[in-house]
Amino acid sequence: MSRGTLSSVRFKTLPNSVRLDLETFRSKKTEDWNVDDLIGFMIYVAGKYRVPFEELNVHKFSGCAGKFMALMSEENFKERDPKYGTLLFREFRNLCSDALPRSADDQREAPCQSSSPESTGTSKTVRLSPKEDERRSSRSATRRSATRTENDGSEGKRGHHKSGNKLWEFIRDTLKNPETCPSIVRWENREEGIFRIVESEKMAQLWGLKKNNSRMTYEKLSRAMRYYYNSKIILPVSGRRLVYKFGPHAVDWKPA
DNA sequence: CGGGCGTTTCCTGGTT
DNA sequence: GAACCAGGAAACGCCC
Repeated sequence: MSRGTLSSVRFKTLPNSVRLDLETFRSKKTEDWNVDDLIGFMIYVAGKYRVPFEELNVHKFSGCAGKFMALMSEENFKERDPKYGTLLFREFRNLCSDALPRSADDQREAPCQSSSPESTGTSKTVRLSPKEDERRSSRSATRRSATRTENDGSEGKRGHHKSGNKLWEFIRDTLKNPETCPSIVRWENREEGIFRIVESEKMAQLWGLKKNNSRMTYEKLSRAMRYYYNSKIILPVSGRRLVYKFGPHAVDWKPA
């Protein structure tokens, strides 16, 4: 009923005189959302709850469209918008009811073949934030201002190592998290610290999520992992693809 | 400002 | 041919 303010408007005209369709997000799978769909969604939420659109930290989500966003937890939303993160998270999850795991063994990803998470800048996709897209030369001001939130207890399930932001720590944490453990990474031999990355690209997206970098790929993540060989924090396992093990210099991964 | 660490990005080449 | 694995190089962001 009465959808006041913004939601009654179908299009929004941006400063640069670009017209943005605010309704397309409704007809697409959330995984296929581009930046415009994301904005349309946020405008919708703002209207629904009578919140001034300007109060939503839209810019903090600009690089999260597509599958990237589908991997975000409530905490991830709150990191980007402390005030309305939870609300946005709930509304978002409502829209992807037909997918998304609420726990471990997730599902088979359906037949979507979007080649690239966001910026599948096919045709008429308008850009709201030019920055996030011109990558290369100006990876400039990727505002990473809301990244010091690792003490919100979100990870503190059991044990409370200061869990830094290092890659190997991130991997260790995903092995402890039932949201990711059997499905995206799993133990091959818990006692010896041998684990296997099951969903390589998802693992990479998750890592990118943590580092606020939507361009992360398994190729790049694995390169970073190879740098650990020397320091013996992580080591490769014979000829087993996607299988690694924690080395003598990795801590806090052992059973108990 | 400078240096170092921990990646990130790119790339060539080899393997499964 | 796709998806991985190995590393070298160079560029970056951040911290001290």
